Amino acid sequence: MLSKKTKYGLKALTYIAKKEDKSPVLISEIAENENISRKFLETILLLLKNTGFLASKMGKGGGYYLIKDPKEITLASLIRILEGPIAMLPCVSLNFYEKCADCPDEAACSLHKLMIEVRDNTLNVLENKTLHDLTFD
Amino acid sequence: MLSKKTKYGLKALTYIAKKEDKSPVLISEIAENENISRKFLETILLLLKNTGFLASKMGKGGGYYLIKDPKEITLASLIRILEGPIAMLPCVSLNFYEKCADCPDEAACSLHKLMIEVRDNTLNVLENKTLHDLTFD
DNA sequence: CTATTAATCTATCGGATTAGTAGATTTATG
DNA sequence: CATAAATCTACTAATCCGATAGATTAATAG
Repeated sequence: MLSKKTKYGLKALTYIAKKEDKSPVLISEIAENENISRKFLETILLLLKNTGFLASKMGKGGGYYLIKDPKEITLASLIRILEGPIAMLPCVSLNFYEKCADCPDEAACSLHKLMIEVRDNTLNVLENKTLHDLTFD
Repeated sequence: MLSKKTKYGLKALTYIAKKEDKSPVLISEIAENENISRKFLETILLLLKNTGFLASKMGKGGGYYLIKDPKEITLASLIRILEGPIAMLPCVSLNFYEKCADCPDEAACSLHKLMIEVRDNTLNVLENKTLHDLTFD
């Protein structure tokens, strides 16, 4: 299951992307409209800024704004930042690979094979959907 | 990511299913062969017993054995017991549905729609693979 | 130059979950 | 009765999650 951090992050980005004008959006505005704890949302937006999805402006007229085209931001890339691995096991993760301590032979592990299949099916959706796709309903 | 509990549970069941004879398998034997903490494995096997996948026999010659045909046990059903929801959000879970507190209108939520798609892709794999499929490599 | 606005930084915090451990008890076999 | 094996009860340490409080820095308007 996705953490609230991830869910809130995706909703906040969708909220920002939905605004056609490029003027900065207030944390408070997003928090209120999406029913997210304001302070919690602060840390999430900061993360998205530090990882290159958002930029911000301080002071009056400030806020957060996108620095990429929503069509270029895959949901897979967002989930990897917000949540971490998309795969069900570390040993089948493309971006967060880790060997299973208990597994002597990965190639012979039937669980490994299964989880690769699950991963590929999930990625097939998440790599081909973008933030732009979340902006209509 | 799946918890170790889930991973160990699936590996233990696979281990038991691989044995052609129906004689009970010792916890210790599974623990040693699959590199699982013995005490932790105890609780996992007990859970699988209480949920109708395994039966056990106490005392000498005892152990755990399957009470269903491995071909009849879908991996989805096992993961639901061991891990919980398969869906990425409670609001798209078939077996563990919960309304999102922050979401006023589920039908209008674009995240909701996306996660249904991910769920269906995952289930398509997990509902169609069985414990039997894990017994070859 | 000052007041205001808004993001940023630092520091906690309670509660839940995870992955285990310890030890006593019950049940079955020979 | 001795032994083997699952079962039950009860902890624990470490980590993470979601959230909060308060001080600080940066930008703008007047």
